[in-house]
Amino acid sequence: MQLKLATLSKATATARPIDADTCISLIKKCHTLKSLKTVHASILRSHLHLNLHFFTNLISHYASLGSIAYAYTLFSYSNSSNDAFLWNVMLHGLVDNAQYHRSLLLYTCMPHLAIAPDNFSFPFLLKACASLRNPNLGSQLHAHVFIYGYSSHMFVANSLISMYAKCGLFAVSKRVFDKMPHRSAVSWSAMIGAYSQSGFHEQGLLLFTRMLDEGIKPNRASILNATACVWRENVAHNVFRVIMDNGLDMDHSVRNATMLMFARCGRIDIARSLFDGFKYKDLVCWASMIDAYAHADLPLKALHLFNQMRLQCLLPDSIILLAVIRACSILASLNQARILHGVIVRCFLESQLVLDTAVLDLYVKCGSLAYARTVFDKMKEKNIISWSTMIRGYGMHGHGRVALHLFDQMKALIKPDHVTFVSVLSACSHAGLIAEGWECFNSMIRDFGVTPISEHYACMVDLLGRAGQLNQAWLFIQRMPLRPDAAVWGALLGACRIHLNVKLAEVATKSLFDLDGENPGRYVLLSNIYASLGKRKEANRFRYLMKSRGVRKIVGRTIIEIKNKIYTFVAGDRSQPEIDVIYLELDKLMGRIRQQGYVPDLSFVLHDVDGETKEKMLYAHSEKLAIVFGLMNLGHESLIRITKNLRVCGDCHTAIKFISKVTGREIVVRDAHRFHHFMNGTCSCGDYW
DNA sequence: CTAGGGTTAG
Repeated sequence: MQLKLATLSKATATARPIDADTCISLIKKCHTLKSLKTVHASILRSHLHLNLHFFTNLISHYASLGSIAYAYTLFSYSNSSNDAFLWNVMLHGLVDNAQYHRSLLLYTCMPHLAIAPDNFSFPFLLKACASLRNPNLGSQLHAHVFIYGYSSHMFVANSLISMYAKCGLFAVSKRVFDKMPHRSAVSWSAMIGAYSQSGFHEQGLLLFTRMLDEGIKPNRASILNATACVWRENVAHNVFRVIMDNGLDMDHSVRNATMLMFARCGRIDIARSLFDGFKYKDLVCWASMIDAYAHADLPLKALHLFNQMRLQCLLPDSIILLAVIRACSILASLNQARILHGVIVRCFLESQLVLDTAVLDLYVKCGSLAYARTVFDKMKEKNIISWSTMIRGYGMHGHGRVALHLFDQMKALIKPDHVTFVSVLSACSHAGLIAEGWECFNSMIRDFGVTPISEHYACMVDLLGRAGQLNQAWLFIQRMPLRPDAAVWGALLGACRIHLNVKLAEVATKSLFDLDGENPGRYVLLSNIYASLGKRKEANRFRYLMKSRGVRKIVGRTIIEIKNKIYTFVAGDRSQPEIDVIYLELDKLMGRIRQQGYVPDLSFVLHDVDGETKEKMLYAHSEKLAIVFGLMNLGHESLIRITKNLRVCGDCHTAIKFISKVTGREIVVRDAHRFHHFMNGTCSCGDYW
């Protein structure tokens, strides 16, 4: 570089003419913003006549080095030429630097100078619309494309396909694709991507097959898009064969997509062996594998892999950390959360806001509102997501009033969105704040212009139903302007379980089996209702129905962490080393709480066995086993935290209240929906869950 | 100077 500069200054000093082309080649050799600025300054001092070609090169180079401000300034100074070329270069720079609004604004200036956009302009502009997810602007541009006569131009049409897909107008993507006179591999891959983004996975695969049948060689992007459509193992193997046949198995992005594909199909083992086989692993590769473990509900494996990565002195990026946070929140271990938080702070990464919010959510999910609040209060900036997370946190822990108070503070600063309202409504529901819930529901339309969607209606049904206003809930559903979905009926069914209303439960179930017949929880709930009312025959009928439809019950698991080790219990567990002692202690504890008035609720055992066996089966529920194990192994002063993957069983809930009383211990239970803080014989949920 | 992509908080 120094040498080049020397040549330049020598040339200018000796008045030896150097032309613009020499300058351009000098510019192209600059790989940093600093060197580019130096060269630029020297060129300016040489008083050369600088042509359009030089300007466009400089602008595009400044833009590619990330200095959009310099590029833009240069563009506004370059007073030559009403050629679209220069404008296209500027549009390119803006779009590449995520200045989408600005690029579209620039486009609106073009007609004033009678500059016509060309086949180069439209792909940039359409990409801007796609990134902004603005279908209205996109459609307007499409009209312009038509007027200017570029609708069958390959590049433009390809851009249209992906723009419409990203904006959620899948049908239009398809129409553009079908109308194309010629298609390249990019057109096919864009269309496969459109299918995958719109959730039409089978059709995406079909198109991929058609593409292969037509003899078009799959490229990287079409493979990537096709893998995203794969959810079945046999298909995964087929696509893998195509990847190998086309020699794309060494490509980094294809390799990562392949791993994710197998992981998605339930073959996390294949994903791992691919991962282990990669000689060079980039950060995305680690992120994919860690995330795959988190999604496969294998948080410990995810954390272990993360630690292995750190041992190799690789600095994690924010995406990896987010995946690890996801894994950690499944685990719900406060210790692990503390350790991870330490790691994150020491990474000094950008995107603080995103990471802080994720950590905040992690603490909420690990049951520590105190730590969550500290993170929240220390955040330099907060956005709608951080506020909603904190509000939801208070809601999950049953602090409805605090959630509402926070919501009031938030409203003064940021306009809440539909997710915020879900958080607030569920906070009201978990705390039994009916009047407040109604007020919130009414104000979301009236004061904030947020139109309720099914989630909000489900929250309201939940709120009314839990409070025992089942008829109100039923009326509310009937008056809904939307078609009630599984979430709404599920809320009603849940309320029917609490208040033992068979009639409405049957109504809800009828709709649920059509909408969500694969969900085992529905069958179990209904069966529970019948069992509680002593209608054993009916209860069994639904258990058989579930079996005959091939719906598999999810096994209830409870985890507890002791001295940095995670222990998992399932009902009737015999796999732990000290299991005999645990059962012995359990018997003793059950005896103690029975003296205090605990009566086992046998309706929670659905198997057709005699009373004594039922009682034994209840005792062996994973929640109780984990708590006894915790009592045995944790110090007397520490509170006991357990996490269950399903909702906590009603009998266990009662038992834990008694246990907290007789042992004088605080017990925190996280279940699939919320937190229960047990102390002195009561639970923070007020038996309201 | 163009289009297609793996990971991105509630």
